[in-house]
Amino acid sequence: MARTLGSRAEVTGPLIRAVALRLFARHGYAAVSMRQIAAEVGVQVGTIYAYTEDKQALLADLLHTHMEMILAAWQDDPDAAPLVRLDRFVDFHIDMSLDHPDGVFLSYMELRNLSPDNLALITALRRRYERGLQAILDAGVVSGQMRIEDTRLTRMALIGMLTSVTNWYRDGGRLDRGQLHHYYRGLVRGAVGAVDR
Amino acid sequence: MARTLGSRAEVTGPLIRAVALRLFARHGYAAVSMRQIAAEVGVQVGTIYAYTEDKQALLADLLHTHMEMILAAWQDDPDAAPLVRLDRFVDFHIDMSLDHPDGVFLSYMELRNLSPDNLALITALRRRYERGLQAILDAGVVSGQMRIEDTRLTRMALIGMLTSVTNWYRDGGRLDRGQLHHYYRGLVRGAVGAVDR
DNA sequence: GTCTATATCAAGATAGAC
DNA sequence: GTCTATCTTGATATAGAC
Repeated sequence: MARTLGSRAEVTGPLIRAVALRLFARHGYAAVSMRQIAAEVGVQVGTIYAYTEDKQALLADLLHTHMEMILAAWQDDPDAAPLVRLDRFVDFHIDMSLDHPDGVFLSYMELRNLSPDNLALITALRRRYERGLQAILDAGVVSGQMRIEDTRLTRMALIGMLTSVTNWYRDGGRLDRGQLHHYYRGLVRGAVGAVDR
Repeated sequence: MARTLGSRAEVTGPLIRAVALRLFARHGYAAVSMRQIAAEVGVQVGTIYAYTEDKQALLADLLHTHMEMILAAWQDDPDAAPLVRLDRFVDFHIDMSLDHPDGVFLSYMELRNLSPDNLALITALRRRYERGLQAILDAGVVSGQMRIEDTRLTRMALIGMLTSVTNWYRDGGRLDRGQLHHYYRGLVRGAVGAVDR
């Protein structure tokens, strides 16, 4: 397990991040040691420090990469009908959460272990993403397709509902992704008082 | 801070649990040391071990107490109309989550640090609570007051939505508890396709 | 780029005095 | 019931050889 691989910078760096992401998500940042990460990567402890300044920088890097990935992947179409945009957001957020459960988990659980600077950075990225949903809700209210009393509260409630899918859904189970999208679209449309159904 | 208090078993025991609950929730189980707990309680480390077998038993005890508290507090009325029962569940779950944020947080985050035996115990208690919501949803479908395609999925989605209120709501902010209940009742009624509104 | 060796520190837990 | 002292283990991080 801890065998020497020789010199392979192009594989060791990404591997360290992949292993750290999985271990941090599974056991918690504080519970994972640098030795554990090194062992799973197949190098010695000292080697890790050639790729990251310290344990905290490693965590910050993982969260930053995760948020940038999400922001790059989400593409809204402001010209489409609000309810259509909402359906697309539902599908996107569910798929993103299920395809990157470790990153999603870290984003919610390990913010407290970030330095103030890093926390501000990650929080800003998250706000930008969530504002995307709120823009859709605001548009829906304006167009009359949605009946929402408070779009801020609704935005947060919906994010919570959608993200929690990671707590129970497993690929290969009772429902496939298509059914999952279908049911959640219905729940969300109901919650926002969708008019045209 | 670490001053000696003398012999006061009746205050030290509960105090240890209160301090541990707060610290575990704030920094994570693995990140909190027994010395830290002792310091905040105002005793020396050794003293802690007069009240708990080890650190793990302390965590299990906290989670167990939390779940029993919830189960004792929730009183459903099977004879009431399903939508009325649902409104009451919404209010209850929100208030319980906001009144006991540390316990709620631990219940979601630190299950992974429980031994298999303790995990099974806590999970069973949680299921019992969540089944209470599902019974209401099933009754609503039967009575025709709710239009739900999948009550299991809906149950989990609603729990996720309601619990996430702890992520953003603070007493004394823009909304009071009454408004909070009102808005969430509306979101939930919409999600379950409530008929009589 | 990676290893070995090590400095430094703090953790969980226990024994025995008061 | 609590404290002091200590055992044992394992943590982060660094230095220097290859």
